[in-house]
Amino acid sequence: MAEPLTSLADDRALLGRTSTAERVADILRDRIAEGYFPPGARLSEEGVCGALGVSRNTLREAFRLLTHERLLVHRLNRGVFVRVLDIGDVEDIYRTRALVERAVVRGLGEAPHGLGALAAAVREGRRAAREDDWNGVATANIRFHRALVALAGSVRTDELMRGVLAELRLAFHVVDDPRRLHQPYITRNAEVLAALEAGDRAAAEHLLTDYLDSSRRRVVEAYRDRVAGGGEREAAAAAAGGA
Amino acid sequence: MAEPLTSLADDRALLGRTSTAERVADILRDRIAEGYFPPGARLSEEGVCGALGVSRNTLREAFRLLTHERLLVHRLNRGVFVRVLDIGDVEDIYRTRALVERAVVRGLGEAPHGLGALAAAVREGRRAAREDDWNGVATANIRFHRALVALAGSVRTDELMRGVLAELRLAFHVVDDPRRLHQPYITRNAEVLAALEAGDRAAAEHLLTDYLDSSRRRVVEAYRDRVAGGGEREAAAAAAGGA
DNA sequence: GCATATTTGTCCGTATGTATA
DNA sequence: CTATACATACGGACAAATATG
Repeated sequence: MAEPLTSLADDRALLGRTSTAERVADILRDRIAEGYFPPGARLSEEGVCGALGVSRNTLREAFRLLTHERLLVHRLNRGVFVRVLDIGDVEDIYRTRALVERAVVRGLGEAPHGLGALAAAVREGRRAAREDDWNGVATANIRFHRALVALAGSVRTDELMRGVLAELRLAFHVVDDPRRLHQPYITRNAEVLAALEAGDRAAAEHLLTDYLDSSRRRVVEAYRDRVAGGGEREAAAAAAGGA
Repeated sequence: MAEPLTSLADDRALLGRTSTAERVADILRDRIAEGYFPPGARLSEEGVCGALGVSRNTLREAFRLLTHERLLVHRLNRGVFVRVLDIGDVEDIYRTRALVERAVVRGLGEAPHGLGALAAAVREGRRAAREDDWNGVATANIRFHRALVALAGSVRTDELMRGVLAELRLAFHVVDDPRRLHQPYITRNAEVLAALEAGDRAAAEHLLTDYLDSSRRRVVEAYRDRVAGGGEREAAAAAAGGA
């Protein structure tokens, strides 16, 4: 559990660029994104702090960072837990995505620059799908939409969507059957890209609208099944967290 | 300097609701918004921590919160400073505002609910203007646009704009002649509101587009004058921060 | 319902590295 | 180049709250 990092202190001594807390936050953020720490899991201060070899004060700063990114929740005197989104969160995320992503497409010029990053994300998604790596497909899909938003050229909008899409990943981990969740959207991304390359912004916006609506419905539906049928540990933690 | 708060420890013991760091962050956020800590000012750990009667670790957590809100900048091994926006930041803020606010108006229904909050902000702006309280006018203008974004009904979008508009306030403090900066937009807000009340979203979006373009130009122009002519302490800090 | 053990919240003191005078 | 000041990170301490038996 602790072996993946050689020595945090060494890295700090060598590079010295970023603070230790930020490095710890990076590690935990990756762990959460890949599902190693699933939604609802509790991150014990002593446990993580011993595994990573940092002091409690440093770890708490890392927790603060991730809490502000909405990836962790902090319950007073209870500790920190990986966030469990409810359906309201999921719908708010898709509301924000529709608002921003459609506005970005609408505001593009005739021949926008930077479409290469979108094409690369599509290729990456296809490659991951061939290897049955549905987590990788999810990553590629998210990268596609981040690249799309980046076309607007606003660092603040980029950061908003980075956070929102990282949150959405939490919802993905709650849902079973990741293939059914992610596979259809590889082709849809390619269609949006093709419309943009053809300079047809109206078509791209229409495709994107349908895309987001379909994706939202699928996630919400899977969420409902999970809560109704499963009653797993995560669902229980979600209920406890909501109270 | 320290007297406005009776006792932070008492509040904590009595309420116990929010953490001490959040309360400290609230205080500092207000100080920055009102211009008590102007852009470029350095917040010494020892100074603030002594004035507020909290420990270094607690204060550092508050600094973390405000740094993530982009109100403070953290220079490694140098300390924290009130952020000094450059012209690129101002333009990015207005780019984000145009993207989001126009998308919100476009996405509204025929007879949107919650226009009362916008009307209240307009009234508040007029009242402040009568009292020559241009800081109050700025607050009212910001409140108007936050209420406008709130019509979209997305907490994530709300939070984005809350942060972006708080940042914009930093730019306002750099600019002299606040009256010239804020007064014209009281009427413009009223015009946008009237268009929305009439159900004319297209007109509202057009007014809003002109509004944001005008406001952006005015802030950027004042910024340029400030850097070229003034050479004040803030400008020097800005130059040092940019390097 | 009660007592115990675990965990968190907060704060202190110190050693180390960095930037500035 | 040296010296000072400051931020970073660590480890430990105690009180308070929670969970467990």
